[in-house]
Amino acid sequence: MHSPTRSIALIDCNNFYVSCERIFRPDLQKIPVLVLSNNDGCVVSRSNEAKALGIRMAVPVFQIRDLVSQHKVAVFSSNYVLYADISNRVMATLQYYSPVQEVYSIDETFLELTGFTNINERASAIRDHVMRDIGIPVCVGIGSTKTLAKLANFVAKRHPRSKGVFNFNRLNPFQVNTILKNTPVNEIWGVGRRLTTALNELGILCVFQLRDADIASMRARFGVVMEKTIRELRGESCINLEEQSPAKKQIISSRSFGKSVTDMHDLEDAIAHFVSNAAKKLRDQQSIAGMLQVFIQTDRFRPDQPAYCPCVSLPLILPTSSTIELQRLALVGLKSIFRPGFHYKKAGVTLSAIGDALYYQGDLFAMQTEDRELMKTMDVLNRRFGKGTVKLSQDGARASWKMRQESKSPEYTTNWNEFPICY
DNA sequence: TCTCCGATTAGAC
DNA sequence: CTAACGGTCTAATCGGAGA
Repeated sequence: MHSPTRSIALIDCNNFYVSCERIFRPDLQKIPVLVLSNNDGCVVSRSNEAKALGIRMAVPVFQIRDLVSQHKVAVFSSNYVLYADISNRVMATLQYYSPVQEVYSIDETFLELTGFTNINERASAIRDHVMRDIGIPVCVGIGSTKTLAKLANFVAKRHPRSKGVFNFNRLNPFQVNTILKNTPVNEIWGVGRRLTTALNELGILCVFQLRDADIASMRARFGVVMEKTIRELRGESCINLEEQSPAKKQIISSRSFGKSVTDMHDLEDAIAHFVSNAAKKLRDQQSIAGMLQVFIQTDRFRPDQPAYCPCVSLPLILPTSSTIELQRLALVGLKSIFRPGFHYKKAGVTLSAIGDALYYQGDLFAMQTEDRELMKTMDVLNRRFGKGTVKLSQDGARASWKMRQESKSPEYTTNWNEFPICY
């Protein structure tokens, strides 16, 4: 006896950041809209109208300045507080449609729909529900593996006739082949730029050819990931749904500066800020770190200026999650690598050698009790009254290094001071 | 020659 | 007005050091 075909759905929000901005700005519905990366650097989200203008993903904004002004494109700095809040609402709505959910990214979720009847109707209901309650348009792709669900979602997005839902399990083999022949390999999950080039050189241009390639030789040439991808395209599930995300093994907090920084005190302020950011994430997942790295970098796009990108690794004899301890150590590290006279454009910290805090809790020599209590209190206050309510003195007091954010929308849903009121 | 480990690469979003 | 190119994370693989 064989198991029935699985139905895995991938729900993906359309142009997510742009759609978030549009919730509160209905006037932007039919016009081209862009959302930029941190520091207002690159394009990271585009409305369909913006895509139609030929604005490519990840293009630096300064390269499309003329296009933007000519076509009156609406441009936003990224507002992650808003996007995270909207994302949480979407994910919370989706969980009602299946007991098994993997939140894959800020705008994507996998749902196990195996065993439900009327799966396409269920998918349409999901779309309608999210649109009605939250105002975010989504597409649903369904397949017997995660890779096929991803592919189905791509088809749903690209073909308006699908009405936002596409189910591979409803197709006959001929229809499947037709789709796979018309989809270039680079659209497959796990096939990026390098692999696309290599595959094309082998004559593999479309997904159909990849699916029917010889597994043994493809594995020998490209590794296990490729083998899993091919098997998944054939309907053999190799990538599991991960319901709870495992604790991070590495936590990075870094940023490019709005303008270059030369002063040691500005760097200290920035590094202290990055440490408290990273340490907070560490505590949120009940972890402690045994290694701290500090790095500072000059501008990699300025070959005319002297480059200097040092990084120092600082092991902690006693792993900790205390912002106080980590900041102290990070500032020692910064002093050791700082050289005056350079124009620094970016800095950051990495926490690694991450372990379970509970494991160390009984250890007399672990984090000082008073530090632990202080951190707990800080976290509670910041959660209750908003990020940054309580912080250590060196953390982010200076504006000199802050990123450029010239067109950020209000934090409509999370900050009473920015709540939209119509008079 | 083998194994371990840090560094690098490739990919995702 | 000018200058202007993101941030985090994982797994696999590479390559050097030491056994």
